Amino acid sequence: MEQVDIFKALANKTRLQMLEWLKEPELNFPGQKEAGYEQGVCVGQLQAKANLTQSTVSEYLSILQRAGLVTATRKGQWTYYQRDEAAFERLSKLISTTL
Amino acid sequence: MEQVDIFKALANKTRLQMLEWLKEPELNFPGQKEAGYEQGVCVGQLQAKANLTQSTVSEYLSILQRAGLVTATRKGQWTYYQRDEAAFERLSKLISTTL
DNA sequence: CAAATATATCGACTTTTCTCGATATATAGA
DNA sequence: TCTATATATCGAGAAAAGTCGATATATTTG
Repeated sequence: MEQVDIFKALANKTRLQMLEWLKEPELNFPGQKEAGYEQGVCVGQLQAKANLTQSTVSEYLSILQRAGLVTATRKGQWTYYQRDEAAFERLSKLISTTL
Repeated sequence: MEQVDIFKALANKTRLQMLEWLKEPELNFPGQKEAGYEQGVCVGQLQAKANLTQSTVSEYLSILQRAGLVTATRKGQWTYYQRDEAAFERLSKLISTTL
């Protein structure tokens, strides 16, 4: 994945919002309390908040994952997504230095 | 202009490259020596390097300008574009904090 | 194994972006 | 003022992204 693909992944309002939601899972996804938040948030919870179809949300998460901004963890029938904070730090540094 | 428009402006390989070129004008645009580099680089110089039509390069620069990443200065028949380094710093901070 | 649930993938259609050539506008100089 | 040059804008066609519904795949549970 190249730099430009990271920016393409970020060039969408809904995907930006999903990333912001994932910053505070407990706050933004109270419906997932029993499963915990260590692995991240499952697709269904994100879909409910995003107000888009399941297929679109799944596709968006896949785009964010391919860009390296989130990681996915399969746990039973659920896939949990969480931010890769190190990736954001790298991107931040890249913008203030290389770019 | 919203955050997402900044990322849209960055979501293009040629535009990213133009921004990198503009980091070192003297090095990347030796053809403009007589005009100096204080105001930035003119459209024609960027077009020659980008290998795209004049209209496309003009449009791309306009996109970068609307996103606040570059500033334009008209000087005679030329328009000089230069990076707004403060904007990149703000973006860098935004990514490491808010986003 | 069958049914139920969660997620992923596929195909199609719509909207946006890319990119060009043609043309308009602005400025400089004869 | 006429011409040349630089840049901006317009209109159009091609390519990419957005978005959906339908379907496929995985996993759990009866």
